[in-house]
Amino acid sequence: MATTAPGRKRSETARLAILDAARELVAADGYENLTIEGIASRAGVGKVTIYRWWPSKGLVLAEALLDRAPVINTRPPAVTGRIADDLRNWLHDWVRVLASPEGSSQIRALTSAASDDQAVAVRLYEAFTAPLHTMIVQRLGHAAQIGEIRSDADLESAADAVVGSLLYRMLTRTEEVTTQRADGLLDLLLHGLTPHSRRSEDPQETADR
Amino acid sequence: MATTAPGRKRSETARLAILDAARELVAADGYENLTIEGIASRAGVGKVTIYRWWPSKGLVLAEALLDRAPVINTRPPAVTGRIADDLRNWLHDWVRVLASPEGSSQIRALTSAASDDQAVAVRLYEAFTAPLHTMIVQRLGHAAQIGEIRSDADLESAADAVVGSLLYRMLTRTEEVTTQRADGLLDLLLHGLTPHSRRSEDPQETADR
Amino acid sequence: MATTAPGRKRSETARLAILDAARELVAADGYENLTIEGIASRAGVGKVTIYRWWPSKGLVLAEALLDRAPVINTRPPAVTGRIADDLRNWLHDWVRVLASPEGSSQIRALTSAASDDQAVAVRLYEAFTAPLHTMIVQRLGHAAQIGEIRSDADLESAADAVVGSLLYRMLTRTEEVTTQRADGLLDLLLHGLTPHSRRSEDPQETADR
Amino acid sequence: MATTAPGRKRSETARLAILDAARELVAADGYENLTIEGIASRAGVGKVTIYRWWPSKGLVLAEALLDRAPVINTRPPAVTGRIADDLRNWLHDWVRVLASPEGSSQIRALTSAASDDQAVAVRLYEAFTAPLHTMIVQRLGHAAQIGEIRSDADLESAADAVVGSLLYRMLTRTEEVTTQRADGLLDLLLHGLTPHSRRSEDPQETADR
DNA sequence: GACTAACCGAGACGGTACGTCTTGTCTTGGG
DNA sequence: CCCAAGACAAGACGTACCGTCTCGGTTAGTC
Repeated sequence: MATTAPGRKRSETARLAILDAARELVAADGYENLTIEGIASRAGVGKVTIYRWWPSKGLVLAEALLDRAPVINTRPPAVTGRIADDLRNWLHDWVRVLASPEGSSQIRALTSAASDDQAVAVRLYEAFTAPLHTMIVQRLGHAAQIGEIRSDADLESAADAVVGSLLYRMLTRTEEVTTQRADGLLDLLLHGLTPHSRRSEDPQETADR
Repeated sequence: MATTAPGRKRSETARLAILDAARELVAADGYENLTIEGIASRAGVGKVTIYRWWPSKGLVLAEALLDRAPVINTRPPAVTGRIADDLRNWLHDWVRVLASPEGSSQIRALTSAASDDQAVAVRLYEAFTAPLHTMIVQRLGHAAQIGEIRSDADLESAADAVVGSLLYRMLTRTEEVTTQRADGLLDLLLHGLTPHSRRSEDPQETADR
Repeated sequence: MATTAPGRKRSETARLAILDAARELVAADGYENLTIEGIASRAGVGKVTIYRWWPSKGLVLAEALLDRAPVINTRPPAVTGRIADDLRNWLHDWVRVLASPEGSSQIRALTSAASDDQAVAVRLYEAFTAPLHTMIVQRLGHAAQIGEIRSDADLESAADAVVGSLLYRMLTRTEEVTTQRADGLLDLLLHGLTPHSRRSEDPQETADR
Repeated sequence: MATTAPGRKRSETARLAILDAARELVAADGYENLTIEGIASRAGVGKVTIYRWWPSKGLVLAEALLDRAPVINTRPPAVTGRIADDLRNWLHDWVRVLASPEGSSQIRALTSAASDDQAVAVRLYEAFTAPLHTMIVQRLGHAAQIGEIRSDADLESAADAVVGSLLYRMLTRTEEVTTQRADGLLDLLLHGLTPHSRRSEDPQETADR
């Protein structure tokens, strides 16, 4: 039993050539000008080999960029000291990525791909947005545990604000993503997250809720 | 001088038929399946009439949706009472739009169009993102003036957070755009925006900046 | 009434370029290596322009060769003297065509095309085989009328024999299509077609029919 | 010495499965739709097994049809009595084959195959056309020996006429092959082949040659 | 009232890319 | 060394749109 599948094995060479070609072409021409024929031709591969293993152009790109792009830094924020310092450092790293040609073009390409292919959207969320979101929530959760920030705040919304303001700005690509903006946002959020014991006499935003 | 140009006038009938066709087709099939031929055919119009008046497919859609879509509500928040109430009401209206099939599909289509056409990106920013952003900044500015919130905060970043977190979430997870989420964000931001006189003993987020 | 069809007219330039390209390519590579892409490319034409006007590759070729190939000589036999001389001259012309590289390759290509496309078979019959057949029948009919050959013979069968033996031989053994062969056939047929008055005492081939 | 070759022996099962599959598929879909992949798949055989033993698709078909098709009757005409009767009976058998769906489709397929593969053309000639031709020449030769027909006629041309008129008509497949036509041809040829002693006063077809 | 300029619909044009099919070769594991 | 399975590079298939270019025909002014 458990007889191995017959036939020739999938070529790892071809697989890597395809992913490399996709990454290079999207960097050069953008997602809108990426074609299966172009990828196949640059990779020295038959089109069928792409169609055999990937259901859509977008998912080729997703695999090419999400699994293998060092520029998309997804390390979590450090836990070296105060929450403000750790998040600021981490955000500055991200701003650097988003402001760089490679980083912005890669994320923009993935977003374009996601917007016309639901499967890419799912992959992008699972491999990029969700981890990013979770890292922030976890770092804030740690701060909450040690009393650095208040423990009853909606950390999910805080992470939304961080992720959304950076990425939506980059996607609409009409204004630069800057460290100043990131610092302003962080300042604001940490004000809102400071332990509320000191602020209980302020009723206006929570009274009627 | 200033002689009026000779020749037949642009057909308003054709213009409206094109915009209607674009809106209907994008609603039915999505931006990725929108074609100039499809629009021309449905509008009963020659392709040249589209190419004559619009430089790209995306800008046809931008005109069809941005200028004529009642569902994309762009009224500013009211100034009827406390900032928390006014913003909450306004945000709830927006959540309704973003969670609706029409609203989300229209904004998603515009974002797709923007992501492969810089001109659409500019139009989308000018006609949608920027006004939205400005409304929030202005309402917060008013609150700051009357001392309802602290006056030294970065209101631009606050507006970024509101716009970005709602829209980025809608783009990636429409089903999770909820009023609870919006309330959580608002709660957090208003905490961060309360007058800081009471919080000056807390150095950590501003000390080294 | 009788409003003319709207839209751009068919391009005669494109039509001729396609037919020329088809003729050149089939001469160079044979019917089996003829492709629509190849024709389009050599003619400097879009594939759709071919698909728009011809239902199949074979019919492009049929039009290219049947309507425009001077090498396929379809003039009828002259009526200058004795039937034997006129048919012999005419057959020698045909042998020249069938033994030439152009003539044989063109007819061979058409026959290949006919064998995988019924519509080509019909065209080939109507434009080539049938006229050929008719010419022979008519020349023999004239001879029968003036008493040069017997009047009760099956001229259709005679024409079949002429056309079939030349063409079938060319299809299978081009190198053996010779004037000697044609002369042998003609000799035989004219023996069979001489007035039968002199032969009535020979019963064997007609007795039991 | 004479050591037997090492390794596994050729599978007769596979060979027969391939030939059967080829025959069935060509009967069902015609030569133009016959593919190596289709044969391999129906025969339950790897494509390589076909490529290993046959140099081309056409030769698979040639082997499948020429060596194993009972419908292609290649028995020589009997020598039971008068040449007219023997040839007429034999021709009627052939007309039956050519008018039948199996016979005509098989010969048509072989001719198609021959027209894009010179090796098939050679095989078809050797195994089909040449034997047919030879049989006719031999039967006529026997009749000439016993004085039934004239001995100085070009029997090769007579055989050409018989083979060519039947097969060319079938190949262009626009008109039926009928026994009447065959009888007409035979009648004509035997007239032309009757001993010329009775006709020596007729100079016109041989005088000037 | 004709002229002229710009509009309009229809639709053919040269192209690019699509996703599929088949070709002939190569690779794998088993007989 | 054979075999079935099946991956591979190549390249043609027929289709969909692209953006451009006629083609008649329709509105407007301006002479």
